[in-house]
Amino acid sequence: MNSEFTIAVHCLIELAKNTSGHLYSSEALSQKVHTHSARVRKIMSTLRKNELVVTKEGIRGGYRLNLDPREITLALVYRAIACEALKLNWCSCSESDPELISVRMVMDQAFGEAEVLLEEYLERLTIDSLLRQAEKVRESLSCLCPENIPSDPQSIDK
Amino acid sequence: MNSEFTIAVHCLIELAKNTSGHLYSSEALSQKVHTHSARVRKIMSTLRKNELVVTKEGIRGGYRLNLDPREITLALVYRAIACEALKLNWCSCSESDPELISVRMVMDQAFGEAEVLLEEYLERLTIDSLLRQAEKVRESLSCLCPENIPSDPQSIDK
DNA sequence: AAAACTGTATCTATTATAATTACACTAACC
DNA sequence: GGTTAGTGTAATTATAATAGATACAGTTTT
Repeated sequence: MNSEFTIAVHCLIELAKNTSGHLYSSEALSQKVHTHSARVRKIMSTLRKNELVVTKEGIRGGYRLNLDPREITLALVYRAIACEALKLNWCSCSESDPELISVRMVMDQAFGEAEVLLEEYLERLTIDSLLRQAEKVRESLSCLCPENIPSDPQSIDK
Repeated sequence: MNSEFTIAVHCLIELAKNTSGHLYSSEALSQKVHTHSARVRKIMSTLRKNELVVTKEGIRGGYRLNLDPREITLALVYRAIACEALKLNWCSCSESDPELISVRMVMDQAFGEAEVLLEEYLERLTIDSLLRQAEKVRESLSCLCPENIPSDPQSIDK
C-alpha cells in the first residue's frame, strides 16, 4: 500500500489527539509523521477535498478533523487517497490480443470484487479505534523501555 | 498488485490450455503473455520452487502444470510470488520514535488481518475457473468483433 | 504592511520495475 | 560425442514511480 495512505492515517490520528483548540500546522504534523511539510500539505489538501479535515490558511492556520474520530473509517481514507492496492498491474496494457483481453477482464473483475471486500473490512476500522490501540501498545512499550519519555501533546504550537 | 502476479496467472492459464502433451517453452509463453522470455523463466522458476509447475531443461524442455487446474488457487500463486499487495509502505522506517512505532504496529497488524481475508478470497478462485470465465468472455467478444480469429492452441511448438 | 500560514507546481534524487543481454548448464537427438 | 534447443540465473541498462526539496503565489491575522 502506498505511503500516502499511511501518512494520511497517521496525520488523522495526530489531529484526533489534538484537543488544544488550536489548529495543527503542516510543519508540526510533518515532524510527528517524519516527512516533509509540503508532502503533508498535499495529502491534507486531498483529505480536505474529501471533507475529512478542515483547513485554514493564514496566520494561526492549519488543520483539524471535520468529523468525530469514531466516524472516520479507514475506508473513507482509502477512497480519498485512491490507493487501489489491489489494482492489477498489466505491463502489456496496449495489446489488442483478444485472449489477453479476456484474461485481463476476468481478473480485473475478480480483483475489483476483492477490493470491495477490503473496503468492507476497512469500514470497520476507525481513527478512534486505531488511536486507542496505539495508546495501549505505547503503554506496554514504555514499560519495557522506560527511558522513552512519552510525548507531550501540549507542545504542538510551540 | 505487482505485474509478476498477473504474468504468473496468465502463464498458468496458458499451461492449463495446453493439452498437446508437449511442454510449453518460455519463448512460446512469452509471446502469449506479451513479455520477455527471461522474465517468464524467472517467474516460472519461482512457481516450480513452489511446486505449481514442472520444468524440464534441454531440448524439448519447457513447462507444464504440476496440479490439476482446479487445484491451483490464486492464493497459492499469490503466496508463491509473495505479492504482499496490502503491505503498508512506511517511508520513515528507520525512525525510533515510540509514537510512530506504536501507530505502525497497530496498522501493520490491521493490514496483516486484511491480507488473511484477501487470501481466503483468493482461495476460492482457481486457474480452472478463470480459464472458463475467460473463454466465455472471449466468445462474447468474438460475436461482437468476428474479425478476431480465435487463437490456435496447436501452434505452441511450431 | 508584516508575519505565519496553506496550496500547488516544479525540479531533482532515489528507488522500484521491466527489458535486455549474456552465458553456464542440461537433456535429447543424430 | 557433438550439436541443438531448451532452462536457470546473474548482470546491465532503461524507464517509471516515488519521495524529497524548493519556490512562490495566495490568504488570513495581527
